[in-house]
Amino acid sequence: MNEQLQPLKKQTREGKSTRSGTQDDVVYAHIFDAILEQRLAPGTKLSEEALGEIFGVSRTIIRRALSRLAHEGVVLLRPNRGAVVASPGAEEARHIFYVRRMIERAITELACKNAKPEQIAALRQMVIDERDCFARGDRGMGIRLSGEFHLKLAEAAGNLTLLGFLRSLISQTSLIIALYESNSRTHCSDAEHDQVIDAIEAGNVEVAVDLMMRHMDSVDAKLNLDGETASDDLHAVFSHLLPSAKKKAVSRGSV
Amino acid sequence: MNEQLQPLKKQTREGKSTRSGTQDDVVYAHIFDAILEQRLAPGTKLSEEALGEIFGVSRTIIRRALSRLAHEGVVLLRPNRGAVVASPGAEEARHIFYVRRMIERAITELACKNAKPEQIAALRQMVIDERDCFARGDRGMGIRLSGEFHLKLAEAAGNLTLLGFLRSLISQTSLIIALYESNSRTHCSDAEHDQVIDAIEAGNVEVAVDLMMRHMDSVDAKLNLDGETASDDLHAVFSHLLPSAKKKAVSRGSV
DNA sequence: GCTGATCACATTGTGTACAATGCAAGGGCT
DNA sequence: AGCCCTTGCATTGTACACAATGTGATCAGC
Repeated sequence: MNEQLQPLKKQTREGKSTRSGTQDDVVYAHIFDAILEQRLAPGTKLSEEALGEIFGVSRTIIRRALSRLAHEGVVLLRPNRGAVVASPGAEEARHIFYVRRMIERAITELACKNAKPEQIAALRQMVIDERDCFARGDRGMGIRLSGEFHLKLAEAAGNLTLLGFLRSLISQTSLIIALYESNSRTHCSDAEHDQVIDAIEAGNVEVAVDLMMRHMDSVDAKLNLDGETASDDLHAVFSHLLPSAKKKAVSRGSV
Repeated sequence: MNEQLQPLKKQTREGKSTRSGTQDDVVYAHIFDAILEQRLAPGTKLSEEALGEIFGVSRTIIRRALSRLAHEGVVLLRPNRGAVVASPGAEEARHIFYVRRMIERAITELACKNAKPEQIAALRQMVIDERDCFARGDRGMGIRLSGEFHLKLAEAAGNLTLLGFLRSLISQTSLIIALYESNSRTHCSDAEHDQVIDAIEAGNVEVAVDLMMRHMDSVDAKLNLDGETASDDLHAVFSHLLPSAKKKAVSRGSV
């Protein structure tokens, strides 16, 4: 119960995506990454006090971090009842994918026009890192890097509004994958990422967009949103009482 | 200096868009509306203490409201230096319009498929209200209702993710209009709104999208983003010292 | 007379105490 | 025995007090 990390004054976080450095951002990034890496399951209760102890900061900081996460849609903030990791339903998941597909198309188009050589290089490096992660078996980190690849691409596109939207969509996508993935194959096959970069570097908009759309297809082909809405409901129902105990859920199910 | 409203316990706001009712939301909505109605100019400093006095709540509440607004892009939160109403540059404005156009297209398409009769009726009512406002000369309210029309349409489209994004885009659009409008003609001509509804009701996707795109055209045709980047800079510069006094700006101009 | 540093003020950032709300268990009633 | 109400606990919501930071003014030095 008393496992408090060192108060993490202003350390710049070990190997993670280092942000500006205020406590606020550090906590936010840690929770965010945990969700992206699927170390925090959808439905998990996020107690302010518990998190405060873990990170060695007061509830004020935690609260702000949770607020930000809630705004991005990865955390659900129920009034007077605390925060939980969001667990989007199948319907919502479809909506998110629909929008993401649209945003990614736009980003790909813009990236073809605006991406600078050094940004292309950075993207290639990310694909390599990503491949390494999956090769090492570090699935969580791989998923996160995969997401960051798309974010980097959005950066190269040069539209900050799109970037902000995509950030929100990617984190939610990660949740959806955690909830609905049917087979445990690799998620963003790095080969597809590589192909997209090739097309962008060549400035071939048509091909780049087509590849990106195929990439999106292959992502949601791994999910079983369609048809089996049952598993969806099950998940949603159980996720609410997951943190405390599962015993009652079973007994109630039999009544 | 001591002009404190009644502590507004849990009143549901007179004629405004009534939200759930927590103090938090009330403050947020008030500031939000003020920005949408252009009663708060871009660049205006938003002091936590001042706002706290005005609304009769502590800085905690104000801070949360500002945080939300910042996340939506209508408020800029400078660390240790307080919050100001955002004043997007011409480049950023173009980005926002680009994305908005894309989102509105998607919403129009979806609305054609999913809008229910009662939602169409609600939309028609909104156009009427909007027309009344402009007829009465209540420009601020008109602008806000015009925005809410688009939000209602997004609601009819039935995709919550799109709705959330559009909310952010609309409030930023309002800021852009405040900054860059060249002539003071009516903003969203209600006739255009009406035509869009007609097409949607008829389920004619092609026409509806086309009309919506024209509508977008006519909105940003009223702005002078292109070419005169000078006025942009001017606005941005002066807006920082607008709230307190304009005298210094003038005297400095003569030096 | 102008540029530079130092100091005081104002504003924001953070932590903590208290109040309000929701949830769960226990006892009384029907 | 089952149901409802009451009571106690845990958690969040709000306000306030203190600490840290940025800003502007005053004054010394060039």
